[in-house]
Amino acid sequence: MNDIRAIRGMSDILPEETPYWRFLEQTVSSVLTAYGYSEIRLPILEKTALFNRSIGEVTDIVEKEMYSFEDRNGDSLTLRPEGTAGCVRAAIQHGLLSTPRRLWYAGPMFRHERPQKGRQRQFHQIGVEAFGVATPDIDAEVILLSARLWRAMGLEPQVQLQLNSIGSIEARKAYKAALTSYLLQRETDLDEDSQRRLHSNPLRILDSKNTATQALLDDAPSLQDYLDEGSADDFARLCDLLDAAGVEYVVNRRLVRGLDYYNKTVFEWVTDQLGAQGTICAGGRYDGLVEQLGGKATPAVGFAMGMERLALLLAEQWAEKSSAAIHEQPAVYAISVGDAAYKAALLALEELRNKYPGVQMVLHAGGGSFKSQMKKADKSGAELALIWGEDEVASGSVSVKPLRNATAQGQQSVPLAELDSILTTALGV
RNA sequence: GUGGCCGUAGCUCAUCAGGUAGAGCACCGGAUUGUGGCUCCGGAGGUGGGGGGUUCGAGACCCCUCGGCCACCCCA
Repeated sequence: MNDIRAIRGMSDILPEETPYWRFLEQTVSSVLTAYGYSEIRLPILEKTALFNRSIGEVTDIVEKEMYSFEDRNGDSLTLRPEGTAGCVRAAIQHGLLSTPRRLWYAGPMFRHERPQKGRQRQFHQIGVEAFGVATPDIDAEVILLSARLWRAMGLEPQVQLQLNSIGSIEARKAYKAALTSYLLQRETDLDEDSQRRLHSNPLRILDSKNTATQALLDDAPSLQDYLDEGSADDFARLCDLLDAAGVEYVVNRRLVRGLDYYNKTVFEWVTDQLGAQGTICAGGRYDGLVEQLGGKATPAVGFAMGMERLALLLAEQWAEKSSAAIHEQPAVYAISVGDAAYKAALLALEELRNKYPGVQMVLHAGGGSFKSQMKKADKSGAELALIWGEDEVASGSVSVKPLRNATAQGQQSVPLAELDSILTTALGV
């Protein structure tokens, strides 16, 4: 095996997978446009301090997962581990926040984790951020919008919306203290990971997968009881709006976020089809972040979805479809033998591409016998083979041979001038 | 970062008390003169992930390392 390989966790997206990706990107783009969101394109590299200040100093992402290094000027830079921080930075820097602003972006993110299903070191997210609206109607909008995405992707039956409010910063602080004090008395009953979290990020214990720990939490103080009035009211309003819009959801009082900047509404779209990495989309409100990063205080809500995970779901969903429906195949495959014939084919295909923009027409390259070229034509999946040889050149014609359609008539010789109309009917274009 | 399983041709796999590797698919060529899909014949393709050790001899045993998958962790 060659030792020049892709870096661990940074996988190539191969030609057979790219149709899923393109479908996802096109669907997202059109749905977001329909809701009035504008695309913003952001650098992959940012100053390390941006992420330290936004994601939270004590999160695993910042502590042990970021790709950080010094550039030639000695500045500490980091490959972005998520998109929100950079988006907020750009919005502040370019004065985009003087009025409510709806933005989205897409691209690769980097975290040094152990790769597994649905988790790569270079992974891709599409993020959606709505700035400048403090009321829960905008929370409902981004959730509605995400629900529409799954519908448009045909993934609606496989996903479920989980919802919670983690309250204001102050309310969460008070709750965190209460929870910590409750759990400290039972520290030895906690699993090892949760004991560690108790001192770093106690709220993460709430979504522990350890059943004993979960049982211990049954009698723990509930986040719900610590919500400030504003958060509780907003959450009720959000639920009301979702009910009115017919969006189904499950309130999960133990749903929390891994990043520090969230407050109030948090939500996750989850699936049970992807093993351990079942969250395909997650987000929430982050009213303090803009100010924290040096902008004018601006409320905000947003979410990000994981493209790899969505692509996995789509691939499963489409598994029964024929490969022809998924993969682009040529309409025509042109072959020729002899120099004059090749030139005739070349010119004819250029003409045809002028006439039918976007229709895939492959001109055989690399020479070979008629037989070997016909094999290539067949393998390509093309509907028609166009054949040029000495006879065709001499008579100014081309042989058109249907390769798929059993009901079509056989090969026919067509004057070049009539090729247009033959193709129009044969291909239905 | 931790753990389990795994690593033989492009792909899916086989072989074997340890005696320097095979199949199917894919690829290339041929089976009458300019023509595919089926069939038949032939060909090419592997330093058995890499390195070390045990042995007369290792793909097969041991160690290390790299990589893959899944889970923990983390999180989209």
